[in-house]
Amino acid sequence: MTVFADFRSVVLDALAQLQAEGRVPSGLDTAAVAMETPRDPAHGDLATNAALVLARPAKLAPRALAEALAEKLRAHPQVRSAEPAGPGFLNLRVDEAVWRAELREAIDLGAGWGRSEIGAGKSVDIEFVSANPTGPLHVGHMRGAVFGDALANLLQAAGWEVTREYYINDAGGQVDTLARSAYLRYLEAHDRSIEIPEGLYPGEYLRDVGAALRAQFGDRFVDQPEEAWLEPIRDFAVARMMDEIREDLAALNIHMDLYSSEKAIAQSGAVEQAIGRLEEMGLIYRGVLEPPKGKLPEDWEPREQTLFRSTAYGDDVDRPIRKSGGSWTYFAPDIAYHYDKTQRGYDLLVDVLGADHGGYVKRLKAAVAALTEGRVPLEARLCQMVNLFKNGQPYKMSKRSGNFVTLRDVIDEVGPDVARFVMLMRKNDAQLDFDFDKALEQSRDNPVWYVQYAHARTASLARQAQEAGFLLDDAGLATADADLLDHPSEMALIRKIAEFPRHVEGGAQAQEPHRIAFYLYDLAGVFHALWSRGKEEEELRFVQASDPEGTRARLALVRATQLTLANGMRILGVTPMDEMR
RNA sequence: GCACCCAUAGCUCAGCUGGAUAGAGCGCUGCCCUCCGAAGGCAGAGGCCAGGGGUUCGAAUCCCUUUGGGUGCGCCA
Repeated sequence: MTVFADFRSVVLDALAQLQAEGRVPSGLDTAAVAMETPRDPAHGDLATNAALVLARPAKLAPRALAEALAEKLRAHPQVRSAEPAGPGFLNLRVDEAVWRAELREAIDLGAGWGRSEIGAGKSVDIEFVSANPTGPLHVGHMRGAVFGDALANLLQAAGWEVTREYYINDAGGQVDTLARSAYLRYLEAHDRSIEIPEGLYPGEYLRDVGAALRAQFGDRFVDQPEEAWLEPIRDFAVARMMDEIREDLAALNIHMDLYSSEKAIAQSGAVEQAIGRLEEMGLIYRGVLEPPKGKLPEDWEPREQTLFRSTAYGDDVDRPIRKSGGSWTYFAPDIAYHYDKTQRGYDLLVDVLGADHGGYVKRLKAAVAALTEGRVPLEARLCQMVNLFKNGQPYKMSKRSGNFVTLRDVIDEVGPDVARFVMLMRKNDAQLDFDFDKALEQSRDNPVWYVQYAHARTASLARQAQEAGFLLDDAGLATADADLLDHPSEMALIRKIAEFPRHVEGGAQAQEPHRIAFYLYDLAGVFHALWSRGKEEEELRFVQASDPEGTRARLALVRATQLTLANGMRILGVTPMDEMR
């Protein structure tokens, strides 16, 4: 329970009293009643819109309802003042002890501080990265990887049961292309001179694969027809690429719970089964699509094909599921794969996709809606492009060129923590500029650094206090007399800490991990401000030998700050540091 | 032509799912270290929330529309 939730229910109790007295009609929907922090602290600690949202259904004037509520609220022992304001807001000032109690709460809960149960144990499957196993991960993948993992952490912190899943596209034409490209490198490893034709992957990273192929197969496939080597080489190369991808993810501290294989799904007959179901529903038919308006592809001609009637579920056009040769398009196994996910009993499916797959979302949702009759919600979270900058110059990437900036390049340069934090300082649906120079800068302009620095300062204070002879176990700190913390700067920090659980809930509900990053930046700012004040105002210095009781209280505040920073960073997947180096 | 995303201070971006006088950092202006907590802190200036309509007690936020950018658009995955 947060302070906000507590006082929201206090307001609802007051409402119930008014209803019992017949002053307010009963049966009002209170879902829209919110308790929030007023933007202007002069307005109080808490503000509710209760009177504004209830006035109309209650057929009362907002101000009058607010006044009636205020009258009841004033009787509450922890409410110091309750004043209607503006169009019908109700501003509350509560006993400062209410806020200070949150410090003890934080220290008692430790790593569990900030956790919420709004997820109520519901299960969610988050599919992310799912890059083709044809090469190392690049920066675009990195954003999806970081976002997906942080979202998973966030939902976990909010009480969801989370599965992290990676879908391996190990069945389509691209892995054949990979095999052919790897075969050339295999020949190269046998000292043949090779030329990489247009359409194959030129990347240097395949040299290692060629050497490994030689070590594995000797010269068995040299001068052999494609039928002889395509499959074994493909399987080998895909496995190699997936190992590399797993390593890339591990370097970012990401560990999937589940890797699902397109090939395995295709071989299990699940595709026929899923499409068969759609067929029974009358959603599969032979037909000719309208050409797109505007500029036509040069070789456009009307063509009859096998289509899924996705327009019946909100898509813009029906989608082909078979190629003219009779084999499935990419979409068909993907339908089967998503059908499989819906049958595993999750309460929610989330797909984290790159913006270039935006056009794919409607048909996926259509397929899932059709197959489950709308029972399993699928949400797509799109991550927009990442633009890299270095020395003020844009840094371009393009996967097939064989000359692209890999995830590993970035991590080698800035480390996983910085990379993750920067990726999470922007909401997922806005484009992101990643500036190497700024990421490594040591100033307030670099949020990563600023937040880490705040955490390091809390650790440094702990060390200092210990040297001065203070005991720092959490059990002891939790009993410190928090009432000694009465300076406005201290109260500001306490209030900021108390907000943390609220941001976890809000962020989880909106599926927006970046909110945690911004909250931490804010929290760090309030903490740094207090620290600096200690320079001018002696009584604000955390460790004061002449004031052991006050020092204990301040150390409790520092500890709560540290826990909040650390727990928040853990949601983002960033390691809290005890020292800056 | 259509779909999805974006547009907020000079710059980079938040804005708690519709609330009060729209916030932060950088940059700019002015303060704060002869010694202990200045890789920082305090204060100030800076806005027609891209334009126009609508919804309502109330809009940066929701709907329509125009403009400008990004991503896609029948057998690539």
